[in-house]
Amino acid sequence: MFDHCMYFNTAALARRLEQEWTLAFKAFDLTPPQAFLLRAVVAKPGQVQSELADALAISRPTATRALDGLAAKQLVVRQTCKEDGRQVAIYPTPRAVELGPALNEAGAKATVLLKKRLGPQVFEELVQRVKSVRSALE
Amino acid sequence: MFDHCMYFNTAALARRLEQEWTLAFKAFDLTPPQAFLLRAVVAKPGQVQSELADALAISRPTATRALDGLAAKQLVVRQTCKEDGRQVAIYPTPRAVELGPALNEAGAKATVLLKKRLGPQVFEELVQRVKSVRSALE
DNA sequence: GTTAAATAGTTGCATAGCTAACCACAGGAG
DNA sequence: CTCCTGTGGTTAGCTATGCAACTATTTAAC
Repeated sequence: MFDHCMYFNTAALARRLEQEWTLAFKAFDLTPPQAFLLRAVVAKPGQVQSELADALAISRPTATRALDGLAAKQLVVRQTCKEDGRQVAIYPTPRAVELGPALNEAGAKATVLLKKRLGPQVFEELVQRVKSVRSALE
Repeated sequence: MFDHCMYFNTAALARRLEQEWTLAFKAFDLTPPQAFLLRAVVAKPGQVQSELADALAISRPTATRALDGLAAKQLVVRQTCKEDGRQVAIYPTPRAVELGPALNEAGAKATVLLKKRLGPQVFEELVQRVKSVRSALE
């Protein structure tokens, strides 16, 4: 019915993919958004919240709440910047740092599985195009 | 950072597209999910809820609530099936039927705008691939 | 130097989505 | 007929998300 609609199809695919990645991170008791955010924090400790929001392509309020969640799980800590008292830098806790590699692997595994299911060609072509449309819409 | 990740990029694009389509349906005081659901109802009155959920690629609970919303706005009515008392058929109200063509046009307009922005080639190739990946994952 | 404008984060409010669990009806097994 | 199973819809509870509005801090203006 909405075959030709980019919004409809993309949103539906995103929901479907969320299910796959939910499985991937279930063992860590993290949802996909939480896991991705945490991976970003571990990859580059000390990023300010707005940088993280940007990196994850979410709004600042959403970042605030996602970080609340990770802080509640003792996976990140907030620290007000000395230079600019408005900004809050985010650091992973030792436990989060330990978790880091496993999280990255879990993500990589989900990707490999999906690539196998779809064929590498189809997979790469889609990702490449999604990225390019995303950047065209910035 | 998550450049190669299909989930991440697709979800981000879906969020971005939702903003575009939100504008498209704002004049009707409908969100994109509401508008798409209503379009499906108007296009084929009398569909049962599970059919609608399928058509929109959402779960049945989500369909229930979306229909609650449309019913509250007096755009659809529920009617229990005579043959099978478990099923509920959904009909558009006269106002919804009137609205139908304008909704379809608004959707078409959003598509045209986006196609212009991205170039028809890029647009079509993405949609085509998203659809094909969606169906591969069913 | 005090005030105004801008920026970072948070909070309030609303929508959409899912899974799990539940209820009600339908249909078959005996 | 009665019970058991399956199916359609709903409810409960949770997460993610955004916009608008608020707070606090910084920076620019004068």
